[in-house]
Amino acid sequence: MAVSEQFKDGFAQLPAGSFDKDCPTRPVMAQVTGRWGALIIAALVPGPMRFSGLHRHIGGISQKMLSQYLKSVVRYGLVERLVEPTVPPQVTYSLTPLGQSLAQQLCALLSWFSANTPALEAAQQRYDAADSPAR
Amino acid sequence: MAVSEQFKDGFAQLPAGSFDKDCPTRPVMAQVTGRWGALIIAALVPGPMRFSGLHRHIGGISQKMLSQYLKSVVRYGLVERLVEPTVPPQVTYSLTPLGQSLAQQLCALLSWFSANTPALEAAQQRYDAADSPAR
DNA sequence: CTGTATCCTACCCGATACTG
DNA sequence: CAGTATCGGGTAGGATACAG
Repeated sequence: MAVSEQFKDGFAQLPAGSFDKDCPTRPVMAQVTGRWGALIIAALVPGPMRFSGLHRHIGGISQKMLSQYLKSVVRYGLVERLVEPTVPPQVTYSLTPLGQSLAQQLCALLSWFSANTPALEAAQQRYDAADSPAR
Repeated sequence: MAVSEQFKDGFAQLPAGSFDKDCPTRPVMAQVTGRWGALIIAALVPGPMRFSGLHRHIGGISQKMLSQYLKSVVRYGLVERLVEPTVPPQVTYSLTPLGQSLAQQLCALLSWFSANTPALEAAQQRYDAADSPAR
């Protein structure tokens, strides 16, 4: 396997091919790490949810974006779309096994951001204060 | 701490505030999970690197974007910028402790994508074949 | 070598209105 | 309820040229 092996301890195998301009994961990454991708996946972790539920749960997202991102993640096999033939129609979204395994990574990332928000904000203030007061 | 507690096993504490429209981590997330953020952080994991090194290492990135993203991650305290007063000037970028801790999450994510590329591609083909042949 | 400045294009995304 | 269609603004991002 073409994976770098001389990395420091604690860092398992790293991308390697991820830096390739034509790496096929680039488009998927772009979607999942896009503005709403991670939040949608994360929102489905506790359990399946309906369209309107997601719309309510994820603050600030528009119907258009929700619909668009959902289509993507369904296409990638991360989320399953289940239509109940009732009237009015009910559509339930849930994580596939693949999606759940990704969700673990995403949750870890979101948790990291939550936990380190203070440090990040402090760094910004330090930077802005020290450097460009005039700009 | 305002963290949901009724989650399935295997999923530690999840965002909670991450779904808030005004969550302060949103802008940081947008940058770090932007198109180049993760790749830049990941590229610095093996060790410090110069501007030109990063430019060569990360396929497809332009000088403008590299410069712009670097400024962001430095501002967030994730990366340190070290200028050697030589001529021509040499600028070395390296991960701060904060950046290294983030890098672990990011590497895990990149690794996940590398490992699951086949599954993702298969899902796409299945989706495209089953659904919209005419489009 | 390490950037910055400028121009320009594409598309991300939101608001609104409409369909089934 | 669960979307799609359309319009339009803002900005991400690339190419090029230039500066320190």
